[in-house]
Amino acid sequence: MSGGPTILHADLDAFYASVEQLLDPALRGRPIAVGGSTGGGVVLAASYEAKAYGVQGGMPGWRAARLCPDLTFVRGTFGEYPRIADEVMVILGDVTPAIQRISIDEAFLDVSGSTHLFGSPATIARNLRRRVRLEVGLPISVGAARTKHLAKVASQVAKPDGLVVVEPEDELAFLDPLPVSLMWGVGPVAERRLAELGIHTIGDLARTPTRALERLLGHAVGERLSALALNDDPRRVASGGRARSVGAQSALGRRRPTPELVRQVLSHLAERIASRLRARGRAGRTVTVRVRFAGMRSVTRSCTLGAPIATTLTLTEVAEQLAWQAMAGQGETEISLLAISVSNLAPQQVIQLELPLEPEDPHRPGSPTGVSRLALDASMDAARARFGRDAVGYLPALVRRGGAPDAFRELAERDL
DNA sequence: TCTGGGGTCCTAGGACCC
DNA sequence: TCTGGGGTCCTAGGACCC
Repeated sequence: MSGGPTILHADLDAFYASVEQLLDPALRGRPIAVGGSTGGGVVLAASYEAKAYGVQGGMPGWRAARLCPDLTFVRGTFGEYPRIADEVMVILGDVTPAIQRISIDEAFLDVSGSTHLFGSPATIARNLRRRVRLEVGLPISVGAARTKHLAKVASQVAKPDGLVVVEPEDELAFLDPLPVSLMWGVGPVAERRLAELGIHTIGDLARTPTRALERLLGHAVGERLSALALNDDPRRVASGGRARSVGAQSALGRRRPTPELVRQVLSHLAERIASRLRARGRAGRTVTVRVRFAGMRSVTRSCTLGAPIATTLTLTEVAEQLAWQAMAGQGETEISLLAISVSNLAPQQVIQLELPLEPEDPHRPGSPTGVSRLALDASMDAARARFGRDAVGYLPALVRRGGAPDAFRELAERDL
């Protein structure tokens, strides 16, 4: 660990909303929400002008509209977000190759090897902020500190459009008065449990015995929060790490789970997941299906197969069985969401001998199985690559459209 | 008046093995 | 008489992050 504040955390402010204000000057200085509407849907991002009214991401549109009557809902130009975020990342990458992007709009940088070329970390941070503002047109906040956790907390404190540098001798004093909710890993549940013990600030947390936190929040969370509050964070800036799961979900409103609906939705999800797996040269052994009922209660069922799969039809069939298992005996008549996730990932063999669930499906003689399924998928992948996403597909998958805008789905599933 | 979509990690219990 | 101990894998649920 180096001595100075050489870790930067750079975080674009209210990214989607800022892009919309950049693209449409009429929206600048005004409270806007990307996604959602007065009638429904959820707000994906709120401008700072809207946040001042309490509007937040994840909030139902009708509630946001009630909090802020002047709120302007914007549909969202999702196709632009990756391109603009990538431009910012290129600027950040100009000062160091040691960059770890952790989402579309934020990254850690280790600038310890860059100071002889570009000046102190504070100077580097100021220049990066200036360049992003001038060349891209967006506000970006930066935190600079000795560790990742401190840098991340500092960038949160710096928002909006600010820079906070934490010198090593100021670290504990910096953390002490901050609310626990600023810590990575403290969500609504942990915050509430901590508050019940009178723990509100990171300083309170640091003064609480580790064992007490472990009893309250579980071993892993308690131990980690205790370490972070005491400013012990050994994590390094490291790019990489392959995904451990690939999934997709679809909200349905309230629907009766007919066999047709379940098959349609699951085959659509399976097609999206399987094609992404194949594009990455991966396959997975564990399939998990989640069913959410009308009252938001959800149930999952999973199974681990003998061999990894990456074919659309096999995944659809496994998912269908799991979905009916999940719904059996639950006493529910309506569902509001179906989700599939594939984990236990492994590299996909060049020639994958994927066996169907049964040698032949007796109910659908002639249905493609095994190697022929993979060949079918491969030809569809190729057609999609040439003619676009909707050019070809399994029939049930083609039927199901709607829900979130497709551009938003594509944004969410993009590899960083 | 009713909540999107993509992920990661942890926990607890049970099966199973040596 | 009353049943070890450790490790691994699997499943279901849940908290959390962007």
